[in-house]
Amino acid sequence: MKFSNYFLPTLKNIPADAEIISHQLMIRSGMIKQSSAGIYSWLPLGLRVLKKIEQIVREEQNKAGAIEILMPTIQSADLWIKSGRYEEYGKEMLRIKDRSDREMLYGPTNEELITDIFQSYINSYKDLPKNLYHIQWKFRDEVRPRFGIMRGREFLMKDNYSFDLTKEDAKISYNNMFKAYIKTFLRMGLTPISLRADTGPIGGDLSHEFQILANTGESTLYYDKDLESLDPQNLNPEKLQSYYAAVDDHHNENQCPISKSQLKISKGIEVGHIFYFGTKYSEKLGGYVQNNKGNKIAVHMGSYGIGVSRLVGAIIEAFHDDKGIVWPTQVSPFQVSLINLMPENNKCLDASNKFYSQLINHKIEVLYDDREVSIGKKLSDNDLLGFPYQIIIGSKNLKDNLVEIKVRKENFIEKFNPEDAINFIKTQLNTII
RNA sequence: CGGGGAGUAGCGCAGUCUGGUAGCGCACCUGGUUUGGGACCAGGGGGUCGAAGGUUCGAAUCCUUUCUCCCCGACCA
Repeated sequence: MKFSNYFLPTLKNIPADAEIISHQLMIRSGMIKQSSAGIYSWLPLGLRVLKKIEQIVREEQNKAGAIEILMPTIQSADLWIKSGRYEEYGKEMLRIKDRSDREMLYGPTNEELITDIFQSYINSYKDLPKNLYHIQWKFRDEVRPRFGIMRGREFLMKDNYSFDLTKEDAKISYNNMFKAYIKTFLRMGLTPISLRADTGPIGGDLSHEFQILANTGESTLYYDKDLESLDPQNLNPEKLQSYYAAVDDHHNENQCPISKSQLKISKGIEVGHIFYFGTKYSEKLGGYVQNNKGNKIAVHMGSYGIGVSRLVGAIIEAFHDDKGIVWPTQVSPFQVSLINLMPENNKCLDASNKFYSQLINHKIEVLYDDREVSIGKKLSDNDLLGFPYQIIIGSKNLKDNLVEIKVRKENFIEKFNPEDAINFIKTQLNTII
């Protein structure tokens, strides 16, 4: 993509409405535009990140055996009245009436709908287990939306629902998802910390929340430092759940089971939550199957959420510096910035154009900054955008047949001849999972 | 929902107290000069001052009502 053809409005001034760093950077890098409180439009660059995160989540769900569906955003109130949550959910639920005066709502979550789908088609224990998910926009009319995209009223969430015959089976599904979650966050370059959680309004008796480490996070976490170096190839959910991890409210220095040298303290942001809630919804909404003796049994359910849009902000909170965003390669909107410092210089132009087609041929995602703006503007914009690699082309180095590569994360700059530059980038990108 | 703050050009702000032709920086347009870290010079365009009502010869400024947004707290993916 050529910058001059793209729609990427970068901003020098920090918008007054944005308080936290990820919100500021998302606006300054032209990722989002606020539409009203807690509701945002996604501009091209932001959308690319959102889609990448969504895709990683999807792939890991599929690998774990979950099956993708898509349920509507607007739901009828009927099922919610049945489950008792039409009252219970309160003002956070956005209620709408259609033209026939039927009560509708913009779904804040989907337990009711999924159970209804389940009960329509699944009647036998032979069809279990099942695990269905979708990635869909939700709306919760928060009292106070804040932190930009991280706590919007409208947000994109992956949520899935498992159905099992017994509690024991449900536990297997639960642990399966637990593992998938850890893998998902690791793939995004994040450090996930799982904590046993209060079950809250969803209800149930087993629940974990997943936080990712970020210096600017809201919660303070106390955890076993082994959790910082997990091997994605070799994850044991039971073992992971046995590690010590607690938010500050629950942490007690005197009762902490691990040694001080093993204990780490850091800030975190919640990005996922999983629940086992037994037969709460299946009983109310008819989620029954027959077992091998012909008895009707309410299925054991779990639900599992990942805040996809929140992750965009959370990742920026985890990865930025004073110049801008520092994207992990896996979710970066583009992999490479190709920066032509002097577009009016024919040699630079030729070299840049050549790089551009080579990168495209190698299927490397490149944003080619071909704009006629000052050098400083160009370099600082690209630092702000924060793609992992920058290929910088200028006349001085080109005289010696050299270009610069800047690794954004390390702020490391090295000169290469053009062939080696491409190879270097290729090698670097191939080492990413 | 309790407490606090803010709405003036695309963005950031001054002007409001003390009423008298709406300003600055960035961005944008034109021309020129520059060219390895947010360039310089000259010229230019862009505003029903959030909205409605009122006071006044005259309102961004005073009064009333209202809408919106942000921050702190209680609550959450």
